[in-house]
Amino acid sequence: MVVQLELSDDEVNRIFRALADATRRDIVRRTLVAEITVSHLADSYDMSFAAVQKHIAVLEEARLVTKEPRGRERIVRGAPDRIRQAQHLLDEFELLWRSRIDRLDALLGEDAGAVASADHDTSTPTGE
Amino acid sequence: MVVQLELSDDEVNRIFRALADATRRDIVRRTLVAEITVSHLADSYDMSFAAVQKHIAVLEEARLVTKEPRGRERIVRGAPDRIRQAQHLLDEFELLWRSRIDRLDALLGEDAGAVASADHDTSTPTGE
DNA sequence: CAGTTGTACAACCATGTGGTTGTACGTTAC
DNA sequence: GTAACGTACAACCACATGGTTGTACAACTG
Repeated sequence: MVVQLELSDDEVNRIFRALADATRRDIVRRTLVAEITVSHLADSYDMSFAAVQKHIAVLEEARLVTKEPRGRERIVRGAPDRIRQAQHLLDEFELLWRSRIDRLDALLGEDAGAVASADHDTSTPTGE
Repeated sequence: MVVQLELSDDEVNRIFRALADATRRDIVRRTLVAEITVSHLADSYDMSFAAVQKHIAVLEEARLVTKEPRGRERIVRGAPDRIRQAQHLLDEFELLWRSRIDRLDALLGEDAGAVASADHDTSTPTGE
C-alpha cells in the first residue's frame, strides 16, 4: 500500500522521457481507460508492431504501464500511481516558486502583499 | 498575460524531454527560486560551460526558462506558468483514470460503490 | 588602450532513440 | 498435426542527444 518514497534521478528521468513522445502518451491514456492487448494497441498506430512494442517497453521501464500475460496475449494496463508520482514531482517545482513569492512578499511588507501578488500571480494559472 | 490554450504534441514533447534530465531539473529549481546568470549556473555543475549552455537552451526551447540580457550577462528565470501547464497535462491522465473508475462503479451499482472504490483505489497510490 | 569576463556558436565524438525487417517460439484454432 | 495468431527479440539504420574543445566577440575593468 505504501508507495516508494523517493524516486531516484534515473527513475524520474525515465518517467519524463517516457512521457516525451505523443504515441507513448496516447498509449498511457488508452491503457488508463481500459485494459488492452499489445497487438490491439499496435493496430492503432501507423508504425510496425515492433515499434509499438518498443514504446510499450519504454513505458514499462518507467513503470507507467504494466504488462500481464493472458494466454498468448499480453494485457497492458496504465499505472495511475506512477502518474501521481509524476504530478508530485511537478508540485515540488510549484512549491519552490511559491516559497520564493512568499519571501518576496515578506520583503515588501504585509500590506503591500495583495498588490504584489496580483502582479506576479501566485494563485491561478493564467491559462485555460 | 493569457497563456496559450492548447499545447501542440511537439511542445509537450519538448517540455517532458527537457524535464527528463537531472541537471536540467536542478536548473529549473534554482531559477524558480531566484534569478541567476548563465555563468553562475555553469559553476555549479561538473561539466563544461558549453554543456550547461546547451541544457539551458533545451529548457528555453521548452519555454521552461527565459533568458534576459543584463550587460554582458544573461539572467535565467524559471517560468512557473509552463510548469503549471505540465501539471495540467498530468491532470488529464488522472481524470481519464477517475472516469474509468466511475464507470466501473456505475456498473457495480450505487451502493456497492464504497466497497468497490476501496478495492480499486481511486485516492491513494498503491505502491509496488 | 589592453586584459578579463560572460556568452555564443561551430565542429566533433560516443551513445541513445525511434524506426525498420527478419526470425523464432509459445498459444489458440481447425 | 498444421496453420494462424500474438509476442519477443536481434540486427540494422538514420538521426538526436549530451558531452567535449576551440574560436569569436561584446561588455566591463583597470
